[in-house]
Amino acid sequence: MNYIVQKDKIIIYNLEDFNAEHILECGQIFTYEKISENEYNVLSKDKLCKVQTFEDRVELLTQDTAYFENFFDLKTNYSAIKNELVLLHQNLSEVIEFGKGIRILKQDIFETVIGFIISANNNIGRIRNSMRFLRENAGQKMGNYNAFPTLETLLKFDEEFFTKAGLGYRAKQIVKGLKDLENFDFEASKNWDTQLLKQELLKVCGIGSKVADCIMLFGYGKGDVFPVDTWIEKVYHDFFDKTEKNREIMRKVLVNTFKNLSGYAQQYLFYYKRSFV
DNA sequence: GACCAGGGCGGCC
DNA sequence: GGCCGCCATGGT
Repeated sequence: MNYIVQKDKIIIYNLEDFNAEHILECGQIFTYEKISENEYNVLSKDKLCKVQTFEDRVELLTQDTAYFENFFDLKTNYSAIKNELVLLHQNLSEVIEFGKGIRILKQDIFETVIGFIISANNNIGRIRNSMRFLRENAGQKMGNYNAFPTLETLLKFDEEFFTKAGLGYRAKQIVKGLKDLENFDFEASKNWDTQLLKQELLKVCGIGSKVADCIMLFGYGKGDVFPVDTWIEKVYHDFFDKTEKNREIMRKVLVNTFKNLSGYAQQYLFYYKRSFV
């Protein structure tokens, strides 16, 4: 990756592997705002990063360059990943070309947990609205924006608050889920392998197989997971088996096909399918 | 007015 | 263990 880090700015010159629209609108993150055609605000925890796209470069403007250098996964070679993926399945070439600027973000784990609990049987627009509501009504003020609330803060709110946030029937779930998270060792979990991590995540109310896979991919950076949602189900019917209806079976076949690059393959496929219908 | 959205839970067998 | 109906809400 060709980029330089300055005091409060990162400048990226390799636009083949970095496209702000691909990265932010591919469904992995719910906490960003589009400011104009070439500008996004990306929010993570208590931090803000402006993403400005120019003809020959992208500039990341932030007070915490180290945090967002990791957040945007700038040290990973996505050209190499894409070259490997096209060898694993014949349809990946066209799919990757469409979303070639995607990168898998390394998001805050707690924020990812909350976002994907809300995501169940929901759509991305409504998820973003709910996450914005939580930030603006429970998060600490940081000047001209709010931080995402901590677990300790969200534990103080009741079901009615989450209903107002637009969670619908998930309001009851998340109140229980937050209590479950009190017993979840976030620090230690970073060292767990995929199998143990999933087993522990599944103990939290609101987290099932697919949501756990998303948390492991977008929060923990696990490559050997393949979240299967309604869009991936459509892809599976197009590219693998038209009649399969069991998502767990799809997940196993897909992980077996893409191995430790499963998460990347999933994201290119998701973005492609959701864009074209 | 049915169908869909980055599914999960609880009850039933 | 697997299967199935139900679950709020807003947009087509």
